[in-house]
Amino acid sequence: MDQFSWSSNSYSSGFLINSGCQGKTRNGSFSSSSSSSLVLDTERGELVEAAMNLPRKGVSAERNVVALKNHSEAERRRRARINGHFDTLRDLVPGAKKMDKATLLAEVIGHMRELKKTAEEACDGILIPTDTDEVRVEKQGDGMDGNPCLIRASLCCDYKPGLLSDLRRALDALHLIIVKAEMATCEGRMKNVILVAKASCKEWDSKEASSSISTSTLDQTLRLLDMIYLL
Amino acid sequence: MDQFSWSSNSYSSGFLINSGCQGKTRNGSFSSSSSSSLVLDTERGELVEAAMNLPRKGVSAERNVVALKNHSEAERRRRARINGHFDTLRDLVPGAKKMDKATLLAEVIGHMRELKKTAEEACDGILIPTDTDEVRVEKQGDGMDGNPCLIRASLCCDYKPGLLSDLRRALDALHLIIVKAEMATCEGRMKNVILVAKASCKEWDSKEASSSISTSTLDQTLRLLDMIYLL
DNA sequence: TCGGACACGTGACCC
DNA sequence: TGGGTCACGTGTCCG
Repeated sequence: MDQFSWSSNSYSSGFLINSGCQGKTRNGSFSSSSSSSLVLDTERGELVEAAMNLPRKGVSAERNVVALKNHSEAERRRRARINGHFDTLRDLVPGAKKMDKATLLAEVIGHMRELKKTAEEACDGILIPTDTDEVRVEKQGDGMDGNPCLIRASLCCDYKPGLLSDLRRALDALHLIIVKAEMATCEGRMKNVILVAKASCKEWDSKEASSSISTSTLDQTLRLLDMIYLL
Repeated sequence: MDQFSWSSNSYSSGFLINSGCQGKTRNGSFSSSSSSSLVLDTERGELVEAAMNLPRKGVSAERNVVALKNHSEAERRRRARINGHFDTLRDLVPGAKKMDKATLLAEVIGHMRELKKTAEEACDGILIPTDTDEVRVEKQGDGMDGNPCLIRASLCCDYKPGLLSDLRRALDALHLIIVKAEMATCEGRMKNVILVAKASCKEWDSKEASSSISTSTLDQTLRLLDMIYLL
């Protein structure tokens, strides 16, 4: 005999709400309810007795119908809201039309990280001449693998005319060439970020590059300039 | 009599699969299947006869059990993937711990737009001294509402020493003050973006501001400088 | 046929 | 208590 028959819960209106969704609790356990259906427990791979949709006694059936209707409609609105945001993300990310939700999110994460990095690099390098004086010198390239040994120096201080030409003279005295320079002034302050390398650095090997010009030498030079022009 | 009883579909194993989810078709219509359950149609607000989970005849029940199990597990993995991305987004966006999925996505969209704008502004203003010469002058503020009438001028050309001091002299002759300046040099090229305003501009009204110094005057000045130093 | 992606309705949970 | 969010399992479509 392979047929099942049973009686369902009764309602005054005679309607049956046949839920079937499994009703697993938020923390993972199954909810215990009082009645009468078989449902697949995917964790155990078995069919188990599961709860039906059980409106409390004393609540009218139509009340439950409208509640259920409101519920599912609210859920539908929620889904629509989320999916709308997914769509706007889809045409915000360059090539992400017709892209999977998961991969779209991954792409968004990548773009966010990238944009955040470049944005703060831009701010760091140029945008804000801060109110606090600052001299910073650090190696950029290591001189290995044929890469030139680059030094990045940033200077933030009050702006004084002639500072830049003096800086250039000082760098010439150190036989350094400016590979790249960025400068910003705002409200009497200036921030200057330069990338310097030894002239004809291609003929060096890495030992010479790292020994003959130390970052501390450049650092002292910049500090001296800084002191002079802050007087 | 308010009880229902019926016989379910039969399987050789004697197992019953009780689906209950409504099974609406992707394009909105309901799928027609062959059997025996009442389900809430939220669009009509009625209870309608709905499909049961119907494995085709001739397919063994355990085969369906494992298929269903695989299905729900795959869906769970998919959800986990998406939610994992949601979590990384949550701690990528500054204050978005414990934030709603929808509002989180909205926040992400806002940050993406913001970051994208600032990133391209940074590139536009400073980062790339392009290979093509360029002179551009445009009004920044409109001089209304007490805001000073600001003019943004950008100049991209070969770098020549002394260009900046000449530029300053030219601006002084026009009685303009540099509110903000950004300059970048790279490989013998330079890009210079300045924001200028009329000295003591606060005493102006908007008509004077817009008439006494036109953007074209500044444009001509910059072009002249450009011509001189490109010689 | 199989698996991935999606929308759906529902139970649990929180305020 | 309602209203809202979330996770779940399922039906459906598609490659």
